[in-house]
Amino acid sequence: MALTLKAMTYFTTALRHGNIAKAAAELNIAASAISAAIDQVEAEFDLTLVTRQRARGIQANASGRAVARKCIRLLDDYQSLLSEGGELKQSLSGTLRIGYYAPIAPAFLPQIFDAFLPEGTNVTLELEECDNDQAQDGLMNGKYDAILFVAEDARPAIAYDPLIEAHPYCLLPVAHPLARQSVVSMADLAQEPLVVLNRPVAAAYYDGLFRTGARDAPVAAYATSTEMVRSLVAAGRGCAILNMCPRTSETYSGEKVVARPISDDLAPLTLAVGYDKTRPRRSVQDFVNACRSHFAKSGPARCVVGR
Amino acid sequence: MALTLKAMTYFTTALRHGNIAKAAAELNIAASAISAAIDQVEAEFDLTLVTRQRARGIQANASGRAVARKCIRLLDDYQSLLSEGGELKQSLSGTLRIGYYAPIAPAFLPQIFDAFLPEGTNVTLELEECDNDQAQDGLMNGKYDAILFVAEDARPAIAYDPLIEAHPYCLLPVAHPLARQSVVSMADLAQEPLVVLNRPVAAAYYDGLFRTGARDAPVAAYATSTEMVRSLVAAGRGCAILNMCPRTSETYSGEKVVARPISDDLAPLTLAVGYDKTRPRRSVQDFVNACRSHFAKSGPARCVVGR
DNA sequence: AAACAACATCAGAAAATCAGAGGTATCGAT
DNA sequence: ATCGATACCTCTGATTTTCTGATGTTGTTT
Repeated sequence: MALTLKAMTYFTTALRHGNIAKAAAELNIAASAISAAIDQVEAEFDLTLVTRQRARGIQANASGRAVARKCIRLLDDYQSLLSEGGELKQSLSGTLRIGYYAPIAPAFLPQIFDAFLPEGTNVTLELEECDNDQAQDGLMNGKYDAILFVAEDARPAIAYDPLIEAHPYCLLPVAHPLARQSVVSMADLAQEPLVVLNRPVAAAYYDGLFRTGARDAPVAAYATSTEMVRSLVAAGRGCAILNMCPRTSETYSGEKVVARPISDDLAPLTLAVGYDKTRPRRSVQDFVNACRSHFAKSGPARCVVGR
Repeated sequence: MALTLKAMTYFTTALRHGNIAKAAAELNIAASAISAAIDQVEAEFDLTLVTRQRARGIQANASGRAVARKCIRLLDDYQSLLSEGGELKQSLSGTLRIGYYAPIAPAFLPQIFDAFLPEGTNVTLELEECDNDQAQDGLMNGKYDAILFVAEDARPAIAYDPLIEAHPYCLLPVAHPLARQSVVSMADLAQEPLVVLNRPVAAAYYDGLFRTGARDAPVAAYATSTEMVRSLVAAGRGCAILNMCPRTSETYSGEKVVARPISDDLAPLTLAVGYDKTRPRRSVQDFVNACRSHFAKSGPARCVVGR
């Protein structure tokens, strides 16, 4: 690897000028460095490529010109490698891979994408629903560019921006008596059968919520998907406590549910976006920014139920 | 130019192994060098390309794999540049450009080419007739790979191998009285009209030859080509003194000439092959060798007239 | 002959590279 | 839970490479 890109650059520049001194001036280095580079190239091929005529500059012979052509080609390829690499960082094109532990992400993610992906950008989205740990694994090993996850369960190595604190709320069938209240309390719920979202982080969280308040009624159902929880609630199976909520009150089953804030001071869950903060690709950074500004606004698009 | 070929090599090797230590072993360098190279590549693109998981090696993310692909491509191109360069030196293919100041070169060059160019080699010959100075210029500035020229007029910078000493001989019409002698002397020629080859080096040389011996007869003709001299001689215009001679006694005019050695001790001209001795391409070296062995043999193929 | 232009060479300085030691995180087995 | 193996990171000093600037040489031009 004696023939470095630098040597090739010097070599081709010198040939282009036909003059070592001029090349040195252009490259802002000493002429001797150019001369040495030419020596290197010749040594590498063990060929005389250039005739050096004192007081008349240098001139490449046929072999020299052939080598120079190839070198120029390689340097061009190198430049395009660099700029393509730059585009990897700069451009919005490419693939944006997002893992999310946020079952109601469909409620807001499309809107976020709309905000930072103008029409015509050819970004391919890869969206993968997963649990909090998988998301963090995926972020660390490069599977995901960014993750939406619950910050309370964040590992120290994960860099993230909090997006929103989602306080738990109560999901009720429309016909439920509590639905007539604008706010419900944990005490209100003590008698209610519950439909519990049984997902890694969520299960422990809900468990924590109820450890304080006494529970009389049994758990009516465990479900591993948010929509199942919602549909069970809509069908009157019980109430549920959730943190984020879609923008529709209608469930897959066609029936409706009602969301009511909880008056008790319960620990919220923080939705956060995790990503590589040290060197984010532009599209990743844009996505993060879009997430932040999305949740910075108030309104139903934030998918939380305020007290 | 922070991203060197070396760094790319280390980077791609590390990714291929998914393991810095293994890559270091393969490349016979310290692991820290690999790690530094990866840092360099990432810094160059200002992107995280690799996730380093202690005790589990390294893993490229999508960007890393993309960059690696491009790097591998570039390194391949680099390798082929090197090997093509090697072929420039090694192979017999390519172009062999020869300038010659030897008007009778057609008498022997084809035979020389036969000797070192086996059938099927795709060497393109570029043969250019020129004068001694042009030949040397062309050799120095890379226009010619090798030159056939007169060594007496060689510049110090030109490296050459003498091929043959060509003593002057006398060219006579077949019907000329002197043609009956097996040898002629300068004195014999003093009375004869001369046909003089009027070419840069030759003119001075012949001038020198006659400065010593007295000349009575005028110069019958000056001609700038050997064949014209021969034809003029054949036509009886006069005699000529030349150094090398073709293998035919017939001239373009269809008439014949006779060559006779000169008994006087006159300075010969040395036919030499000039070339770049420091780094000859293989085909050039082969050509030179073929020239030497051609003129090392005795016989009419040497194109001289012996006493 | 003198002035000028341009490459060659060399020594020392600056920079890059590398090896090796020591440290730390992770995983798996005990 | 602890220990050992693995594998990456960081730091330091040595080595190698590269560069500069001065000086020398050569060839051209006036």
